[in-house]
Amino acid sequence: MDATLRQLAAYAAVARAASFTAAAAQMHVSQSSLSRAVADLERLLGAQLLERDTRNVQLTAAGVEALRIAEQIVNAHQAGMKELRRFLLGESGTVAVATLPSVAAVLLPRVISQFRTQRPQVAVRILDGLERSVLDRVLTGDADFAITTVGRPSDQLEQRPLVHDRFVAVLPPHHPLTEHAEVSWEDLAREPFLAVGRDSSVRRLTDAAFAQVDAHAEPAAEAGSIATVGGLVAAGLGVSALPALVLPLTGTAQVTCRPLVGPVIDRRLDIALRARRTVPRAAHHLLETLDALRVQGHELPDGVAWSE
Amino acid sequence: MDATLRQLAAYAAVARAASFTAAAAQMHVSQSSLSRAVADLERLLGAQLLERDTRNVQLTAAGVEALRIAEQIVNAHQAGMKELRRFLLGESGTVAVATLPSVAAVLLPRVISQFRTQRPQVAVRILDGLERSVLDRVLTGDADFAITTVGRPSDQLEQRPLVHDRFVAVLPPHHPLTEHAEVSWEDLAREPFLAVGRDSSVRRLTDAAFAQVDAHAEPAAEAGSIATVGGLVAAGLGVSALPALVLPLTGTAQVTCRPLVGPVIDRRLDIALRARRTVPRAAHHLLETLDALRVQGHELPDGVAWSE
DNA sequence: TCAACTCATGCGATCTCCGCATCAATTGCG
DNA sequence: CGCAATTGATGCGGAGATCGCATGAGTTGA
Repeated sequence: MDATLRQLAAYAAVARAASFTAAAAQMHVSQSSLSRAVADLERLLGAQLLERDTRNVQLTAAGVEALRIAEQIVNAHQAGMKELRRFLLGESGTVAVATLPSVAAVLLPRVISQFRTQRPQVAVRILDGLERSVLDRVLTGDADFAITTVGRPSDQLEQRPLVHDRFVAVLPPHHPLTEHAEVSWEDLAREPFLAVGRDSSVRRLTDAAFAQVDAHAEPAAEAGSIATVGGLVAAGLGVSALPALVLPLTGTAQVTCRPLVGPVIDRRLDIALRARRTVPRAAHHLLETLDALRVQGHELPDGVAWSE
Repeated sequence: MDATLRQLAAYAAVARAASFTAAAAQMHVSQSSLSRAVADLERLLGAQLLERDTRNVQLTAAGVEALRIAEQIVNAHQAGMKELRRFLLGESGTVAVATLPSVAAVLLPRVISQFRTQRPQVAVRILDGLERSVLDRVLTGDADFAITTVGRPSDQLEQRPLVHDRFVAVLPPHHPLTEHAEVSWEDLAREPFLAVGRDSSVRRLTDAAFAQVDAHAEPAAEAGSIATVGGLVAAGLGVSALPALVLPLTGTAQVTCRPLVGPVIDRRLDIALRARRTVPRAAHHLLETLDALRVQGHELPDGVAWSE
């Protein structure tokens, strides 16, 4: 019913070369093969495309139209295959990374800028959200992988440690505790505590830390965003504890930080992948870029360190 | 190296249906055939496109991209074949008709308007020129056929009589000859004669007619276009003889016409085709329309008659 | 626990397509 | 004027692709 790609390509080559023999040489096939292919195509279409005598080959009106269309089809095929191959090699397409807002704002930019210099044709999409939705994005396949705090181990996910992110005490500029070189969780427990929202992974960890030193965990106030917490601290309403990585998000608020010990709380940020899945090539390349930075020991903010 | 159309179509069907069995039913092939086709495609690309467990088939990231591209390629192929078939059936494309300006202006419009109501998708190109160039257009293939005066018989051309076009005397409004019901070439020879240009087919015939009655053939003046000759006659500079078909081209000039006898000169307008060539379908349809008008005896101007 | 349904695969038959050799026709050179 | 060279078409045999049938392996749901 429909013409074969081979027939169309053969016809196009013959029509362009105006010669079966020359086209056969270009295509590295026998002349007889092309002769048959074109004859078959003509029979299929029920129309003569080429006017041949033993010396010249020339196109009929139908042949001109057929050449135009055959080239169109063959080009669409070749271009499509090329595009697909580029995609499979990870040289085009999109990588979607799901991650926490802090990682998105602080850690990712330097990774992406490095990645883009190597693969400018690959777009990067950042899907930022809270811990729960981040993992959902990976499980549903919306994201190629996630960078997030580790939840409970799941056989749906494969997790690779990426960085450790230490909690620091966040204090108003002239607060008495700023006199100490280090601050303990017990010290903080004696002050009004400003917490982040209940959905945040940070909140889960601060609650756990206070529980560990048998201190009350009731916050004096809580806010959804890090920036708000920073503002509250700067205004002297109380103190807080935040992972070092998110400190840039406190923005322009004037706060003072001190190492936080007894115990030292290290939040682990992992790369989370769907288990038993091959990672798309482009995403794999982004992971490689990330790993290269880790191996090279690329500089990180105080309190943040590469894993392993 | 490249994927087969069949593989791409098979993959697209399976990916769209998210089921090998369902896709096989739609395509009226066995399930095993599709299973192999997709597996072959995946092996060729070196990437997994579908994630199958025994219950569900779902697309990988590569699969999503492959589906988009496969559909693109398959659609391009199908659309192209459809377009080509339409062309070959004469339902699209262009018909090029080479013809004399008089035919182009007077005879063709009614033919084309009839033709376009039946095949609105087919464009008509009119290549008007003098007798010589008209035939060249056909011989080079620029035009599908010509409507023109018959030159010397050539084995390159096939000619079919179309209409007979009788010469009439063209006189100033109050010229003495307008008193006669008929005018003869000898009558005209006694008046100053206004001729068309030497390249025109009309000129060849008027010269021949005067020679036939042993009259001088030296024109008082000559002009390239019919409209100019009409103007000269209207201004009383002399008389002329023109085929009935071209009279509309004298435009608004006030002239009087009389039948021209002794001898009656009938210019034959033929359809000229390249010999031993199949006419493109769309052109064939236009010829059929023309023939239908002839058979129906479609009305023509006085002095013009269908052949046969 | 088992029937039912999924996709994968071994196998044999068929079909397509390729290349080699050759033919018929025309051209161009001697 | 005639022969060598070149062109596209075609008969033929073989290699490879592809198909459907039957069946296998694995999972689901009653």
